[in-house]
Amino acid sequence: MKATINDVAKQAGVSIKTVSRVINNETSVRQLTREKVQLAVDELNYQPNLSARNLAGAKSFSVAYIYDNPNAYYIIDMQEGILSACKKQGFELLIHPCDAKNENITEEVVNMVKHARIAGLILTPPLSEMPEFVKSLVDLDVKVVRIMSGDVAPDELSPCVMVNDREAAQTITQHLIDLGHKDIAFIAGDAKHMSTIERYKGYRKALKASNIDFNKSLIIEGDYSFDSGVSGAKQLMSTEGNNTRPTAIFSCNDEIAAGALFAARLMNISIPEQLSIVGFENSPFSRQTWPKLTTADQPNGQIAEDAANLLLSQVRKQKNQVTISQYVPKLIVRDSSAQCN
Amino acid sequence: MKATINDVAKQAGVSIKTVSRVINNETSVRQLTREKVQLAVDELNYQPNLSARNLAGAKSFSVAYIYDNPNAYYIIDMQEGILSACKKQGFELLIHPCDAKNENITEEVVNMVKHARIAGLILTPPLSEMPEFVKSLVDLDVKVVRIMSGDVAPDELSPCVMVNDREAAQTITQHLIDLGHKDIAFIAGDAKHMSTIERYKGYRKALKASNIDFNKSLIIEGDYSFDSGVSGAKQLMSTEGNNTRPTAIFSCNDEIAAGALFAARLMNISIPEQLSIVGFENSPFSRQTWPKLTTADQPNGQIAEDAANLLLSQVRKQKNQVTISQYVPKLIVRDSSAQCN
DNA sequence: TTAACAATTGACAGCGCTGTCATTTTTTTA
DNA sequence: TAAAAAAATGACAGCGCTGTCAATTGTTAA
Repeated sequence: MKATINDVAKQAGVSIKTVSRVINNETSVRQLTREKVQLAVDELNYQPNLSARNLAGAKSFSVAYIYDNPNAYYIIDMQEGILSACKKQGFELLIHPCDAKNENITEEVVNMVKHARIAGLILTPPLSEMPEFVKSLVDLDVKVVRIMSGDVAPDELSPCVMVNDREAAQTITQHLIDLGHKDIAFIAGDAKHMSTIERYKGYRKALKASNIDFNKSLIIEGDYSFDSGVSGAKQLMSTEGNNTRPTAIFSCNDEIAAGALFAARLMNISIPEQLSIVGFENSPFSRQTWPKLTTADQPNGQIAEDAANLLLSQVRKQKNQVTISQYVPKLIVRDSSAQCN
Repeated sequence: MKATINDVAKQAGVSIKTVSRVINNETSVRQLTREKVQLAVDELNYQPNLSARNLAGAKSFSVAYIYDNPNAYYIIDMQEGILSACKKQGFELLIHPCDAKNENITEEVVNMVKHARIAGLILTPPLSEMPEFVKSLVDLDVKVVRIMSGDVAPDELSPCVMVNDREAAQTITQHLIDLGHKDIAFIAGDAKHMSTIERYKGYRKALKASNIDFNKSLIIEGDYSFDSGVSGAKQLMSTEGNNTRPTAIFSCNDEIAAGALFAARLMNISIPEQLSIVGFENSPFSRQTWPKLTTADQPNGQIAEDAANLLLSQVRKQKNQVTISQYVPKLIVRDSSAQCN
């Protein structure tokens, strides 16, 4: 049957307390003893019992991933990344989906954290972008790590893993500029999401860097949906009115881009010959359109694993690892963008 | 601070063992006592500590959802449905993604079940369709519930929640027949998946019921991907060769249908005027195409919750709930199917 | 009415581990 | 070389609960 700490202690010829010290990486164990114990651990393939640990100890070995589901692909990637880190470090992961728009969300999560004795939390947008909510959690005795859009953490509430959407958006806009485009439209995502704001900033920055005049009529409000891509592109490419027709569209995510692509087809505009369209996120969508989308890729699994490791090192009170990591989504050039003619 | 069983016992004026009996719904507690305890539980908002339960008891209060990720939307829906049931019954859910193609998968999962002392497992396709794998798990002391495609369970290994793809496929094919279509093509999903086989059977059954001759050239092999939809539709609609051009295409899922839709556009075939295309699954894809897809919807969250409840009642050894449920995906008529002319 | 039985309840050990504190061993200092 | 200080180790309680079994109470039959 499964080996317990007693078996290891017996095999190593030490007390269970010493075994406990070794598996918890505590100081005050002689090197020789440590090795003896480690050997026994390996031989017996011993793995500490999480329930016992959680019950006995002051600290907990559970962390939770709280999410509001904006995008199933994103969530799954995040979840699997976090899970992978937790598994490696012998932590348990609780999954807690919730609704960011729900008024009682703070209370709900606080209760959950208290009841399950959770040591740490990982938050992704939009939850990570709700300061009040984050504040309430930090005020409990729970570590928090947020994954957010931006280049630097917006506050000191918790460590963050930043995704530099701004820089990526600048790069992707620059890509369009390099192809000779000047009239580049921007179809925004939800205005409340930091990522939309950041991507917009990057877009503006790229224009400015190339001395391209900003044209407000090329900015369309959207909401990260396929539909907003369709209507946005229709509006932009309509021949009525006196607006400038863009030669390229920067869509705030791939869904919008897919919608724009579709609208273009309806209007008999060929992509990328007559119009370049780029997306953002490198979601499966971007490979399931024709032509395939030029987009920006972010390694979500890796970001998640990174965030989880950051959280776990906090929880274990190892050196206050203040290494705030930053990721910059990477331009992926596919077939939906081409030279402007 | 959090109330423990001791607090409840004190408040109710009974021993902790009696409290334990009440919260575990055991017999041999007088009605009056039960009510007294329940009152104290409610007043103190007592919730049993999972770690303590798992540690002390012979039985475990953890179940796991093992999945191989074929489709993020599906997984998320399932996960949330299962989670909801577990929460209600005070069970903990462990999430375990894995790779069905991995050779050591059985060993991996068996180890995990043993180590985490898991009481029950929920399996979805493709894992639920791997008899050897399921057998190995059932042979452990762990309850299993499978979600599968079909009308009746294929074996006695475990209770199943069946999704009757066959009947749904028949209905959706019948829908096309009712619209006057006779040359109805079928683009298959992965041939290894039961769902593909079932949907194919339903398709054949509908044809037969209406005395429509089966035309093998209208069957295309696919793999549940957008690309296979594109190439399948191209092949079907090509004017070269001497094959019959279908007036309708039954796609084995929405992704295939989206691909077919796209191919049709490329070939200047207007949907649904010249060609009807139907999907299956009612995934977000189906609403993000133009025209929107006629498809079949399955209530994944509900199916999952059902499966979880079935599992939990097994685990708790409540009446051997042999109620095997069956779901039939429901036809959703949208804009991609129309009268044949 | 009382013995015999069944139903109900409780005392207590122990699940596997960590925290506290006492004990032993080693190292340093005088 | 011995005393003092520091490091390493262990004994033991107890986390919150369940399982076992004994004690108590209630119920039925004689």
